[in-house]
Amino acid sequence: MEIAEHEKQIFEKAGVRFNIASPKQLGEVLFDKLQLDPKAKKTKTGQYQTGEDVLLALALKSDIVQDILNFRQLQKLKSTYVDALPQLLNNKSQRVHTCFNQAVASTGRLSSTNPNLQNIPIKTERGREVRKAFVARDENHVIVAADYSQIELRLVAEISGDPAMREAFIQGLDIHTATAAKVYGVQLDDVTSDMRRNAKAVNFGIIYGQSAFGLSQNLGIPRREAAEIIEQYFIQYPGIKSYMNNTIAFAQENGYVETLLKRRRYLRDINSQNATIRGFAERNGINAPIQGSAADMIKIAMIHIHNDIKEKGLKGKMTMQVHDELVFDVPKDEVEDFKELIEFRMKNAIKTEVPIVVEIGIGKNWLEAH
DNA sequence: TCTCTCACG
DNA sequence: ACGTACGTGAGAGAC
Repeated sequence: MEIAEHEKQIFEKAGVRFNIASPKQLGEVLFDKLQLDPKAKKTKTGQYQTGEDVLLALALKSDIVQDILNFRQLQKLKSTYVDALPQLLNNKSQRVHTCFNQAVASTGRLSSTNPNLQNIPIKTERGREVRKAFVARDENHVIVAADYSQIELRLVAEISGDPAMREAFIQGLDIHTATAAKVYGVQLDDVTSDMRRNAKAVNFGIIYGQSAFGLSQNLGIPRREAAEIIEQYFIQYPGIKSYMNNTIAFAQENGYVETLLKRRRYLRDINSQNATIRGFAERNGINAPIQGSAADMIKIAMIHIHNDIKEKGLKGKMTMQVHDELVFDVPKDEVEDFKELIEFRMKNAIKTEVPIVVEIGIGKNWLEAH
């Protein structure tokens, strides 16, 4: 088996047998025995850090690193999904039935347990094989998957009112390309893939309150370059800068922030004397209205879709929610009805000035439906 | 039971 | 001088 092959390679290259799944043992092999990094960082409990980003930085020094990363990826897929999911099949239905928790996440998102169906793999080739296992109930049904496109950035544009970002969405531009053109001061047609990649990282980082340091780490660029990108970003999108300042000021005054539908997140540390602790509260404050408004929107859509299905006497079912996506199991002859009502309800859940875009796919399994 | 790591949005 | 990107859940190891 492939995992065993990587294990064998790792033992040969390390010159010692050990438990690769133990971060403690792995750290000692990499940094004490093999001395791959004399300045290796440790966790607060004194172990060496061996996370993916740390290992990737070591990849040039030893080819053991790639084996470890492959071993980790395959082990994760096997233990968390391939071995675990069949155990959770319900006897009667022969299906997995997740539990959606409505009062866990502090932003208003749902969470999912037993099993968690909100973290089914999609990013890697091997992971996508797992997603293929989620199939329609029979040959007469299909999976319908409906995704909000760039929902959090659209809500940043909506909530902040930033003219340039709103305009980009109104014109139907690719937001990362549009951002790259602005930040680098070039025409849309002259945006390179590197420029777009950097702009995409900034767009996401902004939603989380990322610093120049964080962006430089993420992109592997000098901190000064990251700082310049962020500076240009706020010059081009001044409304986003003021959203961030205004939101923090509101939180300092009121002790909470709120979403479009007035869901509150309280921030007890927003006025802390400790800059690190205060920083966490500030980033929570910037992010919560965005993430939480997206959660409000999809929840409203879910209620309307549920009512529509009932009123129209449709047989298809809404089966899953994954933060910006809804998944349905639908009889083939109801597909057109479903597509129409899903798109309408998702687009119009909350009245916005920024256009909301929904992408709908169909397939015999969840992967195909994307 | 806690820590580390990693799967997703 | 300091730490440095938000929200989750689960498996494995260590204690």
